[in-house]
Amino acid sequence: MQATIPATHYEELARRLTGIGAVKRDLARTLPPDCPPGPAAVLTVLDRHGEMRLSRLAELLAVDISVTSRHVTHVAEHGWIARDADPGDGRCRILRLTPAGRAVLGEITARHTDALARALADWPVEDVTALSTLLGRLRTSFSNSF
Amino acid sequence: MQATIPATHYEELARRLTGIGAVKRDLARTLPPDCPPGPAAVLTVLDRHGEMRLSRLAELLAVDISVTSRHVTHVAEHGWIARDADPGDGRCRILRLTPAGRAVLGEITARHTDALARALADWPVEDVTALSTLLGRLRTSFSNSF
DNA sequence: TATTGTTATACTCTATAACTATA
DNA sequence: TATAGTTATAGAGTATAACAATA
Repeated sequence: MQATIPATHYEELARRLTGIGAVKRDLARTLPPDCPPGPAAVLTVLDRHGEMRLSRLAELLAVDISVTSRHVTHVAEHGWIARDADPGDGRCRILRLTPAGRAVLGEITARHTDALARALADWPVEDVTALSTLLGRLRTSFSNSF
Repeated sequence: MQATIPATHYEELARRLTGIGAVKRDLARTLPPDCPPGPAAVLTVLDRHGEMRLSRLAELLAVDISVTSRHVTHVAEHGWIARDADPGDGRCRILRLTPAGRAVLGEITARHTDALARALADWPVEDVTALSTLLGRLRTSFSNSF
């Protein structure tokens, strides 16, 4: 049991989350022109979690399956993922990163890392990791309440 | 002088920032249908920083002035802001929240607060404030490096 | 001539709904 | 009949470029 948190703290957090849009736009501008944010997120999740079906991918991305379908089409047309038949279910295909996909993702990751390293050059490592941890928990807490 | 921060920490942070999109979408869904996120941000900034010209607003929002212009038109057409002539410069108008605008913003803030309070019900207050602080610093660090 | 702001255009993200194919 | 995925459509965010009005 804990004391009630003042509403002002939540208002402040909501404002800060809105402001983070600017950071996300800056990071998005570092992406290669043929890999916008949606497709880039597809590559990231497949790299982190391994091969999977479309429905699972949409769930991890927390966007509608129709949106995920278009982003997957994009990365498949660029040869960055393979869509193998699912032996157990003819309706599904198994999505898997190709070497080319891994290469593009490496380039994307490098650009993101460069941008963050430049922007956060004067941050102590503890603050970087603390922010990562708290953002991870925020995402989890929201997934469980919506 | 500090030790170099491993690139993996930045990669992790970039992934977490991408994931926060899901949280922002959830919060956006709580907005009233006649006040989408862009216009809502306009109201928030005018409430926080007081009356200002369009160019200043666009700067604070960190979006192009053309985008801000459309969002301002939206909130003005709903009567949520007034656009008074700038006595010193005929090209500009001074943007200012109206009582109706303050009322809408109050409703928006309440919905955001409710959503966050529900999602973060089990968070200690220190973590909520720490996340706010770090997000604020992240925004500042980016503004200064892009 | 330079600056402030508006508008047209284009691209991306997202969700809903209708549809196809398979279970 | 139910489920996985695709596609059409619509609404929102954003940036670039062309433009109008004023400094």
